[in-house]
Amino acid sequence: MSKILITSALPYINGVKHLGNLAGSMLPADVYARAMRLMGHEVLYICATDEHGTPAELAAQAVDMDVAKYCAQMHDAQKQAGAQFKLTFDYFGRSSAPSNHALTQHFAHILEENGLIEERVSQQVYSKADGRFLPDRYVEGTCPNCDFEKARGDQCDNCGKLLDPIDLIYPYSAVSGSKDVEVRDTNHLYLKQSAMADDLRKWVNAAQGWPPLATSIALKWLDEGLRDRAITRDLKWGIPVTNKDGSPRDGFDGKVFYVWFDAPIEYIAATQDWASETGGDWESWWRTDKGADDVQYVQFMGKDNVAFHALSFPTTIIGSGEPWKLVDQIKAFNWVTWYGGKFSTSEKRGVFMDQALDIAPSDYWRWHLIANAPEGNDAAFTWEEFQASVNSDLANVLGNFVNRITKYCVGKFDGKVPDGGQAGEAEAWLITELQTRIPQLISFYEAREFRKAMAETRAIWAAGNEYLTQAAPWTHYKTDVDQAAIGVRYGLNLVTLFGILAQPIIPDAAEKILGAMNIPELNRTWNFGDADGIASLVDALPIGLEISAPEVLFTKIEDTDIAEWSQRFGGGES
RNA sequence: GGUGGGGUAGCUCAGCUGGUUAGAGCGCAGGACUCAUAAUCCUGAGGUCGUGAGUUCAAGUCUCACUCUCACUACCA
Repeated sequence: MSKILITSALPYINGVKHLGNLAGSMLPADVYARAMRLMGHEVLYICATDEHGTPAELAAQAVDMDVAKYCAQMHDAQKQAGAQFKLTFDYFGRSSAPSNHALTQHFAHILEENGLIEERVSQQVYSKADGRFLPDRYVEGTCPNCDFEKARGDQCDNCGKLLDPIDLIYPYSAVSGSKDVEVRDTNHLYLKQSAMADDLRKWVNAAQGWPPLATSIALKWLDEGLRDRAITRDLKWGIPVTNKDGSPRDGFDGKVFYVWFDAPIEYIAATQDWASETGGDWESWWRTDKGADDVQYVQFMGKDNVAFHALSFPTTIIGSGEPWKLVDQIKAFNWVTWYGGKFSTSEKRGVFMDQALDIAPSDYWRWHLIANAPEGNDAAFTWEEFQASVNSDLANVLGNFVNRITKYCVGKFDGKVPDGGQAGEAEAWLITELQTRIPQLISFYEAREFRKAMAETRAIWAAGNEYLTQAAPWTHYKTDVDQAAIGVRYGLNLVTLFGILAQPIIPDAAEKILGAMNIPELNRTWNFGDADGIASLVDALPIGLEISAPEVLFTKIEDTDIAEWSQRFGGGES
């Protein structure tokens, strides 16, 4: 047994997340956390909302709300959406929490003492009408390259050229439309990532168990030459910049820390909050001098977050010179794409977590999204694929298997696990199948290879159907009830095994299956043991145990549903 | 523009350090079975692995060029 710390990239506060966010960090992290718990590891799964920054302020402003209230409301909405998707966070915190304020200040002070933070002056566009500095992409104007009139300050959407907002012709504020904008000097704190580049490169090169995506992005940034990064912004909403005694820092009035500085620190702060709520020991997860040296720390995130987790946050951690736990494995995902493009909150493209649950249960989404996780590539979401996953994998292969054998047992064997029968070829085949597939399944989970783990899970379910075809208890029943009994008994044991294996992925269905089979909690873990242990799984249920046939586990998705959803969500348009 | 991915059966994707007839699921065709959610099981058809050249006894796998596509490009997060 080992200690496994799991964090999922913090979902940003400005709205309920879409399925791409779910599929690319929170869901796989949850599946992994659940599987590791079942294997007997001590798991702590931490997540939180990322609440600071310009988009939060503007989103609150758009609905005429105080930003703190807006964030509190959205935090609750996201927490609820997570709970409805059965995400088993041990703690779901907030980056605006007092603990994170304190810890962020701590890191800033110690990094400055260590010479890794310095003040520099840069130029930024200020909008008088809005009374605020504008991040580059909130300045629009005419592109100096192609004359496109709505070019963003960071990049022109028309010609694709990278821009500096200062170069825009006729610049205006994208927030208010005001043309009363000017360039002003502004001082900021910079994190000297460049000073850490050699250490980071050594660390990245030595990293084990990262997908190529994570390593290649990290090395790309290092190869291009790691630049120092501003870690403060001209904003009101955020963690203010203070001196060590808590007094305001000179010249940093109206400035706060950049979200990407404080958000990863929230992983630690949320653990502190978890500890104070539960009586847990946060230091044993984060301080290598207090027991965290044997923690395995895995971070889940989309590819856009890799640079921050593989370079910036480690700069904070290593640069502090304090014994903080550094991430061991970064599991990075590509995007789920939506009919050729990205899911987009602003353009309302795609399906959002709350809407998804209006049209299908969480199990359906969990299975489809994890079985088609964007691991190696961007993964295309289509309604047809979703329908096929649910109908074929869940309803036909798993659901129907559970249904056919439990109903048969109820009908012919009084709903009790029957005794009798001789194990033969079919049983031997089944055992061999499980002896090769279950260890493979475990190793896919341990390696966080989710698509492969799901394919293996499906193959195990299919093996159940194949076994029943070979054993054909309904044929034997006519001449030899005992021989029918063994097929039914093994089938029921398989139902139980399938339920146990399904727990991390489709927890609701797993619960229904294991409940119908009357399996106590204690017997639902993943302690399969060696080959003999696996062989014993097929005949583990006590003879005479009463079982019931669960209600239909998965309702099929009809073509008419697909047509309706495509219409409603705009998918399937060409 | 620069950098990094990717382009493999109708669809969604596997193919590790180059090595016999390129794989899976879905879909499709045929057959079997009848316990079951018209479910399941078996068999089969389908690919000159983006294009062109090169290295090699041997290339989906390595090199170069080209092409298409996605992402990143540091003040969106």
